[in-house]
Amino acid sequence: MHLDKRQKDLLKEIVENYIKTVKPVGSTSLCEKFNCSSATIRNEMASLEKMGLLEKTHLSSGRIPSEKGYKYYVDNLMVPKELTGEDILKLQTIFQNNSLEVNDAISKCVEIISEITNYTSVVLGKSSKDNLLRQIDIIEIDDNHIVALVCTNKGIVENKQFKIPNNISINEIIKTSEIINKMLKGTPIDEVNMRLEYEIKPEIAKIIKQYETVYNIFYDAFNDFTKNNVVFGGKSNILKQPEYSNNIEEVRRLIDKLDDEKLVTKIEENKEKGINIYIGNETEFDSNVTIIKTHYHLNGEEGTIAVVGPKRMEYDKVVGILDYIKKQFEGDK
Amino acid sequence: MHLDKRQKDLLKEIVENYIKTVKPVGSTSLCEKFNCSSATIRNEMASLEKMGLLEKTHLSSGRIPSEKGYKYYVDNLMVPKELTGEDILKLQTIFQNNSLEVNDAISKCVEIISEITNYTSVVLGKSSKDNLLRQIDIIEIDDNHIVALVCTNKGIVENKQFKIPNNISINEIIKTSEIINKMLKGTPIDEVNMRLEYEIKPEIAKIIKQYETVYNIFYDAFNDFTKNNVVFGGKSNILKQPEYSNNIEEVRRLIDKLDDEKLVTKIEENKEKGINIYIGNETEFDSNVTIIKTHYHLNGEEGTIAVVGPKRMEYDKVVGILDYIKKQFEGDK
DNA sequence: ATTAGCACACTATTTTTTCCAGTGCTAATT
DNA sequence: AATTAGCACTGGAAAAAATAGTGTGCTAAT
Repeated sequence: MHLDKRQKDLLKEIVENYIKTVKPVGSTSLCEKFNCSSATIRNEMASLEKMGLLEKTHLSSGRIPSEKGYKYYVDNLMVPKELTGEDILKLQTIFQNNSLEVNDAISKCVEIISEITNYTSVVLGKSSKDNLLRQIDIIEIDDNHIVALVCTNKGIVENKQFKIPNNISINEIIKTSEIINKMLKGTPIDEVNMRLEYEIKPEIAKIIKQYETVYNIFYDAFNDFTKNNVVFGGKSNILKQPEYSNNIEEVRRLIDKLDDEKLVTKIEENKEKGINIYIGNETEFDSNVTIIKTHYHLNGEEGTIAVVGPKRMEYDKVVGILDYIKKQFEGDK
Repeated sequence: MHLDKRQKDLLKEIVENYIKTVKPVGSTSLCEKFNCSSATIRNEMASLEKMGLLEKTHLSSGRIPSEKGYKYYVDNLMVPKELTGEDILKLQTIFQNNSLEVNDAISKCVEIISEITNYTSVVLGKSSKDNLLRQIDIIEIDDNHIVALVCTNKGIVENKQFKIPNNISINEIIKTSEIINKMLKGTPIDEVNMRLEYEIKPEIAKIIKQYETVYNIFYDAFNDFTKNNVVFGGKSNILKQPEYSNNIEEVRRLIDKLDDEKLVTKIEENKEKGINIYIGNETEFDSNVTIIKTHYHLNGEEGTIAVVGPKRMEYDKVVGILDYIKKQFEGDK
């Protein structure tokens, strides 16, 4: 598929125009820009439509970009937008606060991205893969309650409170924690629960009667780690998109999807390099949205930042922002 | 203001009818139930309107309850609804899981409440008042990073990672933590930051040059504690309410309000006994909603569970559920 | 290759019409 | 005194009709 210069310009113009106005673009409105008559534009439009890059909403409407059209646009025509000074200022407040914890920094990022773009954004993070078990501590609260504290070499700490079952003594729990510390220190966090079952369980079975119950407590404590950490920004921004303002059902469908952790986690799959754009059906999330995402590494933690919006997302702006953030992260190393 | 039996029945009928149908209630539809003609009903309606308990949406419409009408209804006419077996079953999964941490249990509660009621619900919790500082630990991650671990006598643990500023040594931080442990152990958590400033700061000023910077690290670590813990359930349920299905602006206004932490925290003020109902302007939150809330104490933690919905909320059902949950909590002590 | 011209398609908006569920009031009835 | 039948009237919702506007595709001319 080959487009000549004018066709490219035309497609670019139509995509950007539609993104801005959310109205099908008619031929007359483009005459001036292209120094030709509407009929000429119409001819070109017709051929772009034949190529599957444009669509009509009805027989005699103006054109809107098709999924393929958006795709062509982002792959060949779009120029990422530079951030405005104002936007940079907003983001600086994060990057300049040096003592901010990585997680906090990222959460703030998402918030600001949503503020700037007016779309919903999300971080999927704390991939625990590179974290190694450092130690597990047991803190006694009272006769019936303990807190299990799990700490990794990278400083991620999880804590979980437990009610001690009647038939278990605190000593048995502490004993077990010591065994775990001795045998599993340095184990990748996501392998701990496996080794817990195959190495620790048999071990404590020798000395503790109710070993199953004790095992379960530790299993739960570690299990929190493998849970994905998901932080949203600007969920209600969906409501700001004009395509939904008359379609509350659609909004609900979308919000429910965003609430479905399993589905959202899918966004993180395929950790490709750079900034990736998935349009409509490519998203595996919802055929009516576009997802722009990038994977980040920062001080040993990694994750994905994604922006979710309508297919007529302001691609250039969003890519510009993610680009900027990515660079800041990498420079920060 | 005194209503006779029939007027009470009529008001109750109208309120419950309107809650169900979201349509103004006309006189004819009630004839059968009251064994009289529509004219009679109209007369009674007129006097209820004169008392300010009913309203019309336009000159010749049926009646809807006024704010005062709802109020009268919940105070005098409503009978809390028993939970269905199905609903009880759902809630049992929480109460029967004994090893569940309080916070987790409450969060689950909120989720289920929203599922059952189709309204938005929220817990405001972890009032740190009764928590006393037990100890603060510093874990070294690498040369530049530490984790500060704050633990209270009730087993609430907060951790916060810090990048160590260049001009500070880890030793200085550890030294400070020891001083804090010695001097402030047993201090109510919400007083710690005050004492930190007046007692610890002068103390470390003697031995640490950059004492301000060190002070700030600890200040931040404790500060997380005083933040309110807010967990929502079913935020998108707002979209299910028919009054909003044609009014996306209103939905956005509401969701934004729910996102405003300051405003939401207001819900917790006035910790009265029992189950409290605030209708419209009484809420201090939004004149178009009703908030039903109750305060809970559970294993030393306390907080507020609230259900937020339209003024035509299913009062009997919501009160029934909160009642049930409250009883379970109290029985669980 | 471009353009003017024209018939035709579809939407959106406004206006008009029609219908209906409701009310309040009065006078009659119980 | 309380209830009811009867009736004129109101406001809104839904359907139908009228109108205007934006756009297309095609043909023939440039």
